[in-house]
Amino acid sequence: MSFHLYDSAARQVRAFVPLVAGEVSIYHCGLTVQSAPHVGHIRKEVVFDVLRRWLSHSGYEVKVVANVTDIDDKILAKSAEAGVPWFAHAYRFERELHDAYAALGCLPPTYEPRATGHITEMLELIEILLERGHAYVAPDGSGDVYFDVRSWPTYGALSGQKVDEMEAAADADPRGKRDPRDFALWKGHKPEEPITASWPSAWGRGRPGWHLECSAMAGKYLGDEFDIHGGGIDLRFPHHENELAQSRAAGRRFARYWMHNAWVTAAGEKMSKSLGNGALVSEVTKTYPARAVRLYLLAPHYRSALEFSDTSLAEATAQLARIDAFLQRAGELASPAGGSQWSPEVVVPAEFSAAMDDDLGTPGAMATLFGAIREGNTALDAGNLEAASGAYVAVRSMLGVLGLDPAAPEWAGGGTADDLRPVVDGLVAALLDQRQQARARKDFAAADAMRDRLTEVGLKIEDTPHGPRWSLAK
RNA sequence: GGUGGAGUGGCCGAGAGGCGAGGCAACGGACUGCAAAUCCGUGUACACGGGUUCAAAUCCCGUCUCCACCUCCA
Repeated sequence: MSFHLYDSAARQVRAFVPLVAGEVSIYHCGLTVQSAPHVGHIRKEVVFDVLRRWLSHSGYEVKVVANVTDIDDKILAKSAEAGVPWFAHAYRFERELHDAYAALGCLPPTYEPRATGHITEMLELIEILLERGHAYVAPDGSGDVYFDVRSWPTYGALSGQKVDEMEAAADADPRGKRDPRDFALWKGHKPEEPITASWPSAWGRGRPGWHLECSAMAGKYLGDEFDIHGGGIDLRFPHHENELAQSRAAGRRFARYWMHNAWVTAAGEKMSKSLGNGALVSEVTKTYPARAVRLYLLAPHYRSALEFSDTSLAEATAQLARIDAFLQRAGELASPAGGSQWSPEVVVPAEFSAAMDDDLGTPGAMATLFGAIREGNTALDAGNLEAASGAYVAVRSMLGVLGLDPAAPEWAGGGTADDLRPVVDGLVAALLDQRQQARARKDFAAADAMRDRLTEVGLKIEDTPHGPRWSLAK
């Protein structure tokens, strides 16, 4: 089976056939850098990171473009509130976003263009739309340029809506619009906005409309046609609808597949900044291991809503402990034979592939992962090191695809911790030696007391047939 | 008003006509000096009411509840 993907535009799972054999081009809408990312935001990042890893593992040359929207109404409003330049505000949160992506093991995109660096491309796109009669300059002298939705017959196709049935934004400021549903391609500069947030154009100073940015940047880096365009389901309308309309109206073929992930809910409602129910990534990763957060985000299918709760995060942490316990146990016993053979390129189990090929079925993939762990543990119990090595290799390759392999560079700890590791190793080994001596002379009271003491400081001590083993309790 | 999604065992979450995904939790057993880890076993789940079918969580009709989008939103 080859890769199949649910295409939001076609509303069905379609066999994935790339534009160019062996290559995949993906554009997903990055975030507007206006505030700190919460768990809902990061879900999109993790989902597209796994998509990219899977396609890569499947042998495709993958190119990923994710933009940074560093100019928009909210950035201007919030920076004005905070009394800092808009670009300082944008840059601050761009850094925070990058930290969050990295914290959850997301590989950086191939290109990550900023909106403000592509004004020229946007102006060119507007010119084309004006020439073709799909855009017009507002007659009210505002300097705004709008896309004329009535001029584009298939407007609404992506989200399954008809222009006449849409709720006409009655309360929206009509400004110079011909139809309330027309959207801004270019926003004329307003006196109360900083002049640095405007650029010269044939219609006076101004700044780009939000939807235009993605069309211009996707076109520049991926060409007139590319494979997958993605984002959160809430971007389907109006953002992606508008992108599609303006790109097609400008004569570009644009995306071949549309992929949208569902949201994260809190108490049944969508997690969002405006509702104030967002759990910040930076906060959550203080309480739970980052890999557990990632595991939690990948456990359900990407098109299913995911409920955020401490119980779920705690469960993911327990699942992760099971995975890591196997990795440690198998690594100690079976890895000398099989460990060196492991590489990210190694083939994953067919069942895993089938699940991933079926619209990125991470739930089925996880089930396969846990099945392999059970088999591996059984093999270890039976002393069958060959089978255990096989399971070990399979588990690590699956974890690699999911971005959860603890040995991968993206999970490498900070330098300080690494430096201390051998020291701690030595100290604990010395203590465990003493405890072994106590056990040998059947002084279990003393042995247990030592174990309790080590447990208190956060170490987990386990006695195995091959001697004691320790790990950090968390 | 338009469009789309959801209701599954103690919990999280798959599946989408016929053998109960997987995990977490719980209980019993094996192993262990005791633990831990691990393995084995234990669950009469599919919002409600009808219908189709040899067979329905899955298809059809109706009902209820919840959520999302149509305005910035991953």
